[in-house]
Amino acid sequence: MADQLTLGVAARLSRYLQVLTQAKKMGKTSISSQAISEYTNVNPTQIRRDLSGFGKFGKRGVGYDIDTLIAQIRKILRTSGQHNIALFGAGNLGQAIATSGVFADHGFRISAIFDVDPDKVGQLVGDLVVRHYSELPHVVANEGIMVGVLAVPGKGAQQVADDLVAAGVKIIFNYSDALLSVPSDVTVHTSSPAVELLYALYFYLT
Amino acid sequence: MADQLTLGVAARLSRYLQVLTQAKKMGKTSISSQAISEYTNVNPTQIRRDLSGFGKFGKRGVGYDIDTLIAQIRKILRTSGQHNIALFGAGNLGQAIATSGVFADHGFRISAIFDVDPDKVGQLVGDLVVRHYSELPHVVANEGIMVGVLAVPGKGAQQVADDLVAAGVKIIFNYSDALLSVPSDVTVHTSSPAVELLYALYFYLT
DNA sequence: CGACTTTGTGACATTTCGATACAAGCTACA
DNA sequence: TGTAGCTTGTATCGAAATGTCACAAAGTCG
Repeated sequence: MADQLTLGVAARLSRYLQVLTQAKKMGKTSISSQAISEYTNVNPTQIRRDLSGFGKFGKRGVGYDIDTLIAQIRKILRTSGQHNIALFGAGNLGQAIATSGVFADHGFRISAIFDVDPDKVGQLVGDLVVRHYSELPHVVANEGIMVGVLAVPGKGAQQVADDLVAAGVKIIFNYSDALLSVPSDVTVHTSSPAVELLYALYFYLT
Repeated sequence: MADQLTLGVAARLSRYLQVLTQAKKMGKTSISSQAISEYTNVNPTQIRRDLSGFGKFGKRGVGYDIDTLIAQIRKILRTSGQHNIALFGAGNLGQAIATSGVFADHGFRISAIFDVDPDKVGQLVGDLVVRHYSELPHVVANEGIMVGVLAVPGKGAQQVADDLVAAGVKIIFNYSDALLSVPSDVTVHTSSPAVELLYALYFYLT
């Protein structure tokens, strides 16, 4: 017990969390390690071992209570509670993100949406008014923004990243196709659906 | 050499591919294992070993030619050439995907876009006309669709998945928040930005 | 030519993962 | 009540993957 939380374990826990959240949406209240395994391609024994390292969350003969397990995993990952994020770009992608609820389900609150296009500034997206990009430093400081999400064209991405770094944001989630240069204490995660798809394709071919 | 291509190696190669594609877009023509390492958090030695298992692609003192390496990795992953995909849902997310070029960069051609909303059917998204969902079986058969991309609300996702499976599609890329049930010979990849973000957050906290 | 960079590769310790096995605990149902 | 059937929690063992150090070979640059 009290195993070390390695990056590998953390990665798997995140994937369990995804399945658990989806299963909850479908009305399920408990789930077995076997069932999680089918959706994640992780060995059931491995799943149980990952979890039992931090406590006894399951009920024998039944499985895991979904609500409890979600709460426990988020506690283990130290990502409980609300996190404020700022979204850059109010185009199709930005609007899709803002209205999807996919972040809200995991404790991320979109606190602000920025754009530079005068036609978009002032418009309503979801329940937020699009702000002008120049308000970035002010908003980050006042609203405790922890994460910047970039849904902007590749050309402008580095500029936004630089400004976010200057404002003290340490986590950037990049949907653009730009390669971002940031100081080493800043974490950049680039979302790359096509690459994931290539991997899925390889996975299928195997 | 001629190492085995394990899933772990394939996953890393996919990530190298992402960085290479981005670097190419930024005008670079060659890159070192050290540089790739900085963007992927993979050990430079590991990168060189992953690559050297399949041939000698680099030049000592210089690094790897980006175009060559992209072609080689795609050959290794057996994902060279064009793959036709069908997109479901012409909402914000669907439009974002269709117009972003993110799939085109990796050899995926969006061959058709479907929706059920009469207001959207017939409209132009990118350079494709949105078709009615009922054309699915016909289009899949005639255009050699290999992958279905689901940008639909969670409620409708399972139905689309079922119809895709019935039409013979074996790879489904799921942007919805539904848990999809499919036969075991079908690969489902669910994109989950919020979960990736949670993992990035944990990564940062470490 | 000489300094410097970077690949390709070997060797080895460490960590991680997969597979198997099984007792203990829970449910369901007769 | 009692028995059959699941599922968890956990141990153990071997196989596989990974990190680290080291270094020769091959290229660039002044």
